Amino acid sequence: MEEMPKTYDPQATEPEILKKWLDGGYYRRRPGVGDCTVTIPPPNVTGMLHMGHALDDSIQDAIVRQARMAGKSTRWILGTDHAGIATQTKVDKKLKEEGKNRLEMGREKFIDACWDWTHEYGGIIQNQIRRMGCSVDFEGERFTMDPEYAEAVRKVFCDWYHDGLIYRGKRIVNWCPSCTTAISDDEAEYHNEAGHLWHLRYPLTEPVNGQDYIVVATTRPETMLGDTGVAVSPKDPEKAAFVGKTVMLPIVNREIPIFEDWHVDAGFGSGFVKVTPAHDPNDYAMGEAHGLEKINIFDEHAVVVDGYGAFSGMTRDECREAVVAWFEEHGLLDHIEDHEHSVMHCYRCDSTLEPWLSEQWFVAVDKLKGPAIEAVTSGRVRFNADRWKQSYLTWMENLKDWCISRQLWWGHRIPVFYCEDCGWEDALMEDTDVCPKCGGHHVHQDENVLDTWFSSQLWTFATQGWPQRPGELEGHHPTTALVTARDIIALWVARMVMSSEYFLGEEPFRDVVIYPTILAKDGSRMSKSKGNGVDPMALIDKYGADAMRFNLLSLFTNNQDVKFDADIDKKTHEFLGSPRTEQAKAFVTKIWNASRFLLMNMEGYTPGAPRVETPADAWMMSRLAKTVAAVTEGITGYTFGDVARTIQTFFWNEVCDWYVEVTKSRLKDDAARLQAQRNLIFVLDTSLRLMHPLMPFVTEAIWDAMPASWLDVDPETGEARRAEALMVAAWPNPADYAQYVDEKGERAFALACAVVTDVRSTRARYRISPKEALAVSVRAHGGDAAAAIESMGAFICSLANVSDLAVAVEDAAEKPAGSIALAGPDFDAFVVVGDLVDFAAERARIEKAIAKAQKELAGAERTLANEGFIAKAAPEVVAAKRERAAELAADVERLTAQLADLS
RNA sequence: GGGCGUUUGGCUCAGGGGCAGAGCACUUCCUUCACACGGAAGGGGUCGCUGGUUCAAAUCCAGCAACGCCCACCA
Repeated sequence: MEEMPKTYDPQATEPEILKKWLDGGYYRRRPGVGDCTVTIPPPNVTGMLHMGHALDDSIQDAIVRQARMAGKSTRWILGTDHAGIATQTKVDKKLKEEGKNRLEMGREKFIDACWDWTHEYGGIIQNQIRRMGCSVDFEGERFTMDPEYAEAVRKVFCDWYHDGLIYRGKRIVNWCPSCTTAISDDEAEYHNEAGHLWHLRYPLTEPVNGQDYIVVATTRPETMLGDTGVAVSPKDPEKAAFVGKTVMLPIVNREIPIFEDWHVDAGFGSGFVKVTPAHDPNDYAMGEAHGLEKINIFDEHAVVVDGYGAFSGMTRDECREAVVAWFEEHGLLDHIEDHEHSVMHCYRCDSTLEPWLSEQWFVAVDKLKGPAIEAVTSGRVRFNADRWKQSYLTWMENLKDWCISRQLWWGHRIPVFYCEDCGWEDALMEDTDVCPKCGGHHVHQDENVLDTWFSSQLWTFATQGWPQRPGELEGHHPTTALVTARDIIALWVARMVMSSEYFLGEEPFRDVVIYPTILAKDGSRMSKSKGNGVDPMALIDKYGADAMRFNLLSLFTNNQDVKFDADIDKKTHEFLGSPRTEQAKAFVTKIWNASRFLLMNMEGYTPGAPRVETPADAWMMSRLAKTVAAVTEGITGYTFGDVARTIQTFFWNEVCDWYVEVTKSRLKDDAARLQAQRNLIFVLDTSLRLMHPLMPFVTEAIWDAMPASWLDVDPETGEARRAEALMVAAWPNPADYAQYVDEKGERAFALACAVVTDVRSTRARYRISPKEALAVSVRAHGGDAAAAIESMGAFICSLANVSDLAVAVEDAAEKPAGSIALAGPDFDAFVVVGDLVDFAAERARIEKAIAKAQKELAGAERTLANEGFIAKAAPEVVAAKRERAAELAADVERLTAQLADLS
């Protein structure tokens, strides 16, 4: 046996363990009974992992490691997402720093630059995941732009196109006139800006109630050139008279109708809204509803198109000034007020975005949403909290057709080909430059690429050989669990369900595990711009991967947000420390040290089964059995916060603080030593297995330090059957441990602990040095308690080793001279303190205890006197209350006697 | 505007109709041969507010307040 170093050094040990795992091939997809397949939500290749990923991956690794140990066939698939717009933006930025420009380079070279980027950052992400200890199959790494994946994406597009689920249509997009591309809603940046609300007069074609004009309020007067209607609120009685009338639009002299629409807020502006369907999303919706013409007044550079006289050729800003000037000149400018409103800007060049009508591709969701709703309502797909199910269903029910085209270069190009000669158009699995209809050579492919979510919706099956090798999915789809953040339930989770139901006729995963969002210490969202984010690698550097993982998992409660307590230097944004991760590291150290102690005391050890020989063993084995059950249930039920707490309390407070301490004396006793060693090793071994999925490194390192011949010994042959690594060792089966559950044994031990604690308390109260021995005798109150105390005698004496008690446990009929009495549950303990007794202090203590007991007793008696309680409360609750009241009454009596004794 | 969440000791948070909990911090004691990243003993809370349901409410319901997150919108 190698000597374990005195302190555990994660920085030195973790790489060694990692090497062992990787060399051993343990990460590979493993055969087994039952299945656990998890696909890692693909991080964007745009940079480093953040805290959300670190939590996400810690959860998945815990799930996968437990399943692997439990003998299931595990497959954890790693991959990254090309993240169209996000990556393109990053690459654009990088090129700009190099003095280059996408438009000058051309599409092909730009895509090459994106691939370079992908390879560089994909590698970084892979290394980070490896460092966290995640046992993914690194050899099967996937990328959403791999050739096979691309084929899957193309097939989905073509199938939906031919099945009539994909169509082309006009839609308002956020158009950047300077980059000449559409920007998705998600990537547009909103800024609040001080602007104006211009109140313009539109002349009525015939007077209404003596009025010959109405006033519309607008923040964008230049768009009035494209107005095709005026809307009022249906809830605005004052405007009812105007509905159905028309106004003559100034400048362009177009007669446009006044109508009612729910979009209009009667209380805002003038109550009349000018409607420009081609240049505003709401106006577009109103235009659709009321059959209005959509007039595009801007070209792709946001310059006014021909046909508007002097206004044609003006930019948006010039046009705005000119329009306002025109209205003023003609006496139609009613008034101007200041108005702050939010304006969308291009994330790249910061230009003001123009809502612009353009041709886009859509997925019709009507046929897809039904099965996707059913998958969740039927329970085939489960969420780990009902509220996420609700938000999924709400989103699904309000789902509108999905715009899947993006005016980008980096991504899956839409596989639709057009013939310029004969007008043929089709979606094809193979590129073509010849028209299959007319044989012409003027064929071109659609310039748009697909929304990133269009490709990631296939993640659970396109990563597993679909459509090329359908057999590969066998037994691994539906996947076991999808672990992800709640903000992509709609964007990703829902779409995965839709596509999987459509193409495979089954759900993509059985469980959706939504974990809390990790916020900064002050409760705000971590973001790059605020510089309040924490790099998980900085945490690993400082505390080790196990500490980071354990702390993150302990934060996984059923709350929707959690604050991460990291201190960050406000100026340099440098990571300074995280107290909770530090505590987690202390726990890792504790595990190491306890194990080290046990291994130092194993001289003469030979393998053998555990056996309950002492009350402490009975208690420990019972606690162990319950912990095995709780941890197994917790990991498979995804309640990781509970699991972390259960494990820490068990190992630290029960194993270390009591069991190991109590067992020390048996290690010194030749007759008892071997069985004590066997029991300790059994408890340690089981504990290591239970803790492994959460803290893989330290547990594996300790396992490594234990000789192979110690564990998993075949009772028949005496041969060791130990697995070569803890990560592939057998998971403790709760059924095998159930035999050790012993409620009576647990109560008996708790009783003995109470005696010990009372004695220690006395020592502290009288400031009796630990060096000074104390004589203690105990009087049990009959029955079980007497038996417990009697059997506990040796145990309590054994504590003399650690707490210098000279204990005589006997049926003390008389209170020993010079002693003080301690009342515990079912016993009196007498501690001989001689002339150290401070009568005043002792009296005060007992009086306080009496007061407390009496207060609770009074409450209990009040409850018992309540007829309603007796009649309606559950019988066992009533019985428990009666018992408690009796106990309290006895306590009061005993304490009162003690008080009398003192005087 | 809609949805969701949170409010429990100084701090961070569990719990979830029947005795108010943990860790950290704090106080006292202990460097005894696993661990001071440790051990032992303590102090500290009207469970956000107001009502309701119930024999019984920190817990369930309603309303309110504060904080936060998500989604939508801002003519």
